[in-house]
Amino acid sequence: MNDVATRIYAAIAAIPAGRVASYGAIAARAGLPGRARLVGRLLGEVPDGMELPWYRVLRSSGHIAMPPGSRGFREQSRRLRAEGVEVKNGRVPLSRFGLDGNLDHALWGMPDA
DNA sequence: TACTTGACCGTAT
DNA sequence: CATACGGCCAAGT
Repeated sequence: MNDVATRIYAAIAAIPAGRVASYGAIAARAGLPGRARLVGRLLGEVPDGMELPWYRVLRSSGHIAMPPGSRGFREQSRRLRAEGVEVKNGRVPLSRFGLDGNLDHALWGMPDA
C-alpha cells in the first residue's frame, strides 16, 4: 500500500454520510488533480475487509459508475438510499447531495455537520 | 517494448 | 441527450 492509495482512501472515508463526491473531486482532495481514473482503479482493488464508503463516489455527472443493473449498481443504489440520498435512474442530483454547491450551503452557509 | 483497458473528466460540437 | 477529443496512467496482454 503506497501513499497515493492511502490518501485516496482517506479522502473517500472523509465523505460525510448522506453526501456524495465525484472521482475527480476525490482525486483533487487527495492532492492528485486530473487523476480521477486512479481513484476508479483503486476502488476496484479495495482490500477485503477494509471499511470504505465506496458507494458515496459517483461520476462527475452524478451517475453511478457501474453498469446499470449490475450487482454493484444495485448495491450502491441501495446503500445511498439507505442514507437518504436520492437515486433516480441511476443518478444522484449533485446540486443537492454533492459536497459543494449544495442547497444547505446556499441557504444556511453550513456545508458540513 | 508496444498496445489496449478502464468504477474518469472537462470542453466542444 | 449523444459523440468526439485530449488528458490522465497503472495493469494487463
